[in-house]
Amino acid sequence: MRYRREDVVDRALRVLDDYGLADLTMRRLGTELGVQPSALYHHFANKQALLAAVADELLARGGRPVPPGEWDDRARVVCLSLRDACLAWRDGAEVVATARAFGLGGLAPYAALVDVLGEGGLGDELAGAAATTLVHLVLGHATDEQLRRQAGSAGALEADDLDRDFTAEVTTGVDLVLAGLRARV
Amino acid sequence: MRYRREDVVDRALRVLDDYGLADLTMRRLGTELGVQPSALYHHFANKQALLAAVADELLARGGRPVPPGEWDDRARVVCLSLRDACLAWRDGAEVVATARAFGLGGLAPYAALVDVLGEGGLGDELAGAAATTLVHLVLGHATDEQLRRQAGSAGALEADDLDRDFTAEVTTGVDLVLAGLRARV
DNA sequence: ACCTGAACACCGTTCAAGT
DNA sequence: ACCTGAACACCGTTCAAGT
Repeated sequence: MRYRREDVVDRALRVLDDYGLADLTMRRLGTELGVQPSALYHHFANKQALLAAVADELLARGGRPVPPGEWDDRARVVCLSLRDACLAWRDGAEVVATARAFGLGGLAPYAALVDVLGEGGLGDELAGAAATTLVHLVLGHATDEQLRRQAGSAGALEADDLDRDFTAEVTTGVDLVLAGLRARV
Repeated sequence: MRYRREDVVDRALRVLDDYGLADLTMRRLGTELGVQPSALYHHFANKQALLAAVADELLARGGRPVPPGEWDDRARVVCLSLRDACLAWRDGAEVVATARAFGLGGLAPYAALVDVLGEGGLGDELAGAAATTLVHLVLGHATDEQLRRQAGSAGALEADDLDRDFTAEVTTGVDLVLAGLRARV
């Protein structure tokens, strides 16, 4: 069987969702495709590059249009759709955060936020700082949520930790930042 | 040579600072201590537990007192001292974020923030959401900063990325959240 | 209480060679 | 262009046994 780069990414996304990030190894992905692990290096320079492509694909599939309206409402939609895209895949938030950290992928939501905040009349510097802040808090929160649910289903955590309303909490965080921004416009 | 748990943590912290998180392996730490890797499992159930202890020790050593004053100023000090503690060690932010994610360590800054915000008269729910937000944005930002500096020194990134003033940016983020909170008090 | 020795079941990556 | 086969240099963890 011969594959193209996009076939490999597609399969990686399925392996991610079925087995989790820890089991998304080059060797397992190779096995899943019926191919030697070394064959993957024809399509990607290394595992980081693969993960970056997976992060971008995951975000692209989870993307939804940002409706017209006030800049702060639009920013909130970008944040919550970033969160939804991540939560739609097992360990999605961690994949995006990792790719972002290495500077190789997952940059679209940051760019979208900078745009929206710029439209709102914020200066470049403030828009950049605010976009970074929002991305970090959304990804950090989503990573926590996904890891905690896993730990919970493995019986390692108290029910208390899962009873919190994750959506309400991250929305509160986003709204605090947006309120801070409104005071500066 | 026979070691106690705290000796192992101390040595792990030095390995972390000298070689980075990727090279802080059970095998290397064993070698560094002149001991078989399996000996470490007498002191820690697994690598995650070791990393949690390393995170807590790193935070304890970087701790500084929070001076009296307004609640928002005190919250800012907690945030910036969390950042400083992380930045004082190679890959410090990632270690703390990982330990936190697994719910095994690095929880002190969150608790400190909840306390300070509670003193400020915020309700429990809002204080919790705000503390989570602040911890995520500080750790996310510090992780990015440390990984980017590494990538930069490896010549993989543009100078642009390093020229940004990281301190100013994270301070702006923290201040946006605090401004949002002030409006609710 | 703390450690050894040996094993188990894995990793990412490289590279010459094949089609 | 895409893949094989084999190798290199590693991982975390377990466990019976030693002192």
